Amino acid sequence: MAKTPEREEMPRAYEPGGVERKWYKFWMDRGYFTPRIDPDKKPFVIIMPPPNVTGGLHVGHALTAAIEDIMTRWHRMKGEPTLWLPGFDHAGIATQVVVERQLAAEGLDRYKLGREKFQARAWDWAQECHRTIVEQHQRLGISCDWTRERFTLDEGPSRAVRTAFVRLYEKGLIYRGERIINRCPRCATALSDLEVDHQDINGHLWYVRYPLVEDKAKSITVATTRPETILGDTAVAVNPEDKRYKGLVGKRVLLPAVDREIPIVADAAVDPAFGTGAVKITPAHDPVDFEVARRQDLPLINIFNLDATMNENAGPYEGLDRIACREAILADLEKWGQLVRTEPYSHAVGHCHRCGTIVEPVASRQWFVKMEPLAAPAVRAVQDGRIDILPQRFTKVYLNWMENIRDWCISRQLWWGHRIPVWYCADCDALTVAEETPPACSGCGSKKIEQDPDVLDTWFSSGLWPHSTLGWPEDTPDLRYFYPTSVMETAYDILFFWVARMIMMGLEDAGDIPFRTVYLHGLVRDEKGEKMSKTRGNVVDPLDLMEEYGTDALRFALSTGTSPGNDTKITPSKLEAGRNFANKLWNATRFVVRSLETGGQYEEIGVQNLPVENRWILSRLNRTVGGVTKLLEDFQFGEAQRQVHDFLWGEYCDWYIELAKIRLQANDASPLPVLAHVLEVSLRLLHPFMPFLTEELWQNLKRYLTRIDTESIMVAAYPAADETSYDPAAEAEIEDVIEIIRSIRNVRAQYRVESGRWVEAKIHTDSSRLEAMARHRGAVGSLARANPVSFLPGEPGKEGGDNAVLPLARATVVVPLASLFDREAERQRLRKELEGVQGEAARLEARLRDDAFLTKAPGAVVEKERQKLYTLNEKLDKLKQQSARL
RNA sequence: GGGCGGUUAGCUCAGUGGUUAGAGCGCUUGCUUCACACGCAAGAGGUCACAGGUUCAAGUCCUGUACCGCCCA
Repeated sequence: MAKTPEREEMPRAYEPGGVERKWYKFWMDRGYFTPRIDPDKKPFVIIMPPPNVTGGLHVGHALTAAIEDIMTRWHRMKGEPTLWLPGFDHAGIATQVVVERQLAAEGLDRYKLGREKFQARAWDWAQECHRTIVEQHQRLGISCDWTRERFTLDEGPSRAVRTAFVRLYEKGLIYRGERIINRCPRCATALSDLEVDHQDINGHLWYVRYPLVEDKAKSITVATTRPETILGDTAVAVNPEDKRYKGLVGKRVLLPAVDREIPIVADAAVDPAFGTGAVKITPAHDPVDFEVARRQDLPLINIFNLDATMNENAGPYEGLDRIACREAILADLEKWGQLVRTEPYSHAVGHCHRCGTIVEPVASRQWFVKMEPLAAPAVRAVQDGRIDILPQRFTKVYLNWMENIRDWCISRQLWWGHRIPVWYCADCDALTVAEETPPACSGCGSKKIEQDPDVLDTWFSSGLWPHSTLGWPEDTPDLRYFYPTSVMETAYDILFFWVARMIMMGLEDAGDIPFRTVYLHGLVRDEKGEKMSKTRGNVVDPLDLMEEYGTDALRFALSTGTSPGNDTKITPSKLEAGRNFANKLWNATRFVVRSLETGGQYEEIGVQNLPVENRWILSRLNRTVGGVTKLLEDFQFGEAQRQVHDFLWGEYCDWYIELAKIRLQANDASPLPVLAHVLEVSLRLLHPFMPFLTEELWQNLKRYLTRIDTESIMVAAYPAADETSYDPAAEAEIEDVIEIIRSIRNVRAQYRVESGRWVEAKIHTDSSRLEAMARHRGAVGSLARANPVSFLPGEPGKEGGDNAVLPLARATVVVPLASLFDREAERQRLRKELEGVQGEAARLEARLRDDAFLTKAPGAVVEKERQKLYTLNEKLDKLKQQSARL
């Protein structure tokens, strides 16, 4: 006969798949993720760092999601209106790189496609990624409010971008100017300083002689790591204090290859210790040289096309790629005798953050944000404690960056992103900067205006995210209620990209800090400790891991026992530990539920006359609740999880359930309320960390707990520590019992007592404790398999050598050896084993005396045999000791 | 060049001045004990990188050194 669903027995092992889908749908259907605005309550708010639509999520995102879900679920269970707002980032340059790679695979490029069709392709891709990411996030069980989901290119956030731009422009904090920027030749766009990764490259320092115009026999030698930029030199500079070159300042030299005359100038920026102390000045391609040129009033000569091939200013080298040009010019200099010497030289070279191509510093006309006025309030917000950065050490990193901030290049020559809201006029020089497309030039009224073709740096829109997602620039109920948000949680590697800019822009636009706390977690690395990246090919899809181990196991593995801001590795063994823990809890619950089924009715836990083990576990439970709560308040999620784990496994399962079994088997139902209560509270304690498992188990348990009328654990109250349950006396007493049981088990193992055999135990303890201890006769007997067990006052007397005497903290246990084994049988067993070992040792010794073996066998084999003999001899010693004891 | 972090069991890592420094995995031994072999029980395994200092007390605080990693320039 088929069983009804609710009476179906729990399977022997936890099967996560179906459970997870069932409960996620349940939570969604009930609308638990959407907060109710309650003006009387302070909300808890996290704005999710939006994943890029460049592909699926990796395990790093899974960690982010897990930590944010822990906080969100915890605060929700505490009864706070809780908003976790999910989103997606168009990730201009990164997405464009991905789509361009797809095009390349089809033999296309974006120019062949044109701007509109390219954008359509990018939209298609973004939507596909969006689907994947939503599915991944939902499988992760995260409780974010999907009704408030935002995409950076949505109308709202886009409008916020335009508004912010116009306001900053009107305040003079956004300007257009010619500066040295980093250009990625592959992406064909300008980059900000942050988007350039510096890597040390083992290159060379080339010493090149520039002859003096007035006397070709004389010359000055400069050292350079980039000989191809000679073509763009407009001066040679020396330090004004450098006596070696005093007489040369003001004279002119002849530039090799292009035969241009350039001056020798004196500038304090030159380091006399570098190379020869004389340096070439290439103002269009080096930030330091750019500044020198400004001071010295030198011209700029740009020698590169946009794709980093040489332009018409490179003379004979026009059309060559920058690498080929370097080879050619070095060969020519060598030929002309102007290459004085070459030395190896290690120096940092900038690479594109997104595609890895070596970037080219180049003077270029771009849009910039003037940062100092924005940084000052952002520095103050952290210094005066309105914003906390955790772990605290990152405060210094933040302040150091903020205090040395440089203007931010925000224009990108990309086709995917927020178009710069600036229109240029064909008939006059006026710029029209407006939130909406203007009908005519603001200067002359001409209709011949055209919008700037560039888009804004993606991170410009990211900086607005905490307020733009809530409706800014509109004064919405969401913005009023949820801003400033509570926590910005993200990985430390985007402290500057994200957090710093959000603080600046939030203060500027919304007039208040964007969040009270910044919590930075570490990076997830692979088994070898390497950063995961698509180019390394070591990215792991969290879906695969969830499929194999279960979502809760993945979440457990990612964060348990980790500490804030430190990197973690994800390994199969950690995932297994998570899965095993889930299964352990599953089975503990299975045991409790089964006991409840047969245990009949019971009411509330009686406060009076609770057996000591009940008082013990309640005390331990409440201490755990207290500890975990404190840790959560301190953002110590890894340690909090570890403590819940240790309590449930090491105390509740290992000891309380085992102790309870003794009474249950004697048809005493008294432990049932406590078994159920402690488990129920623990499940709520664990819920933010392992949401699916705890919901499933809690629902199973709930059927037997009549007092619970909440329909889901995720909206049940988070446990609060009841300090009146703390019971040091009960804790001490049970600790003593555990110690006694362990000592007997230990002696059993030492003497290799068969597991079925009963041993005798005499427990000596202070007479004041004797009566209490004697009540645990059943526990000691059952859990240590001891019988008879007697309790005696005081210390044991001298009873001869036939006892194992085990001194403990507050007791002494005496186990008569005679009860451990049949003495004659044991003698025979030992004798047999001794003979065997001796025989083998003798064979090995003989072998190791054999010259033929020693000289002809490989060393490793000989070594192995020696090891074997050593081990055998050790074993032999032990056996001899043992038989002597008999 | 400046800054930050790390160095703790074979491996991966916790450890927020206070008993005898912990966990997971691995290893050894014994258990198909009626919740769980994704388990139970017992065990071995540590110069807390090194050198000084502060303290009644230091893995923990201070100074320095070495090595590894990261960030900024």
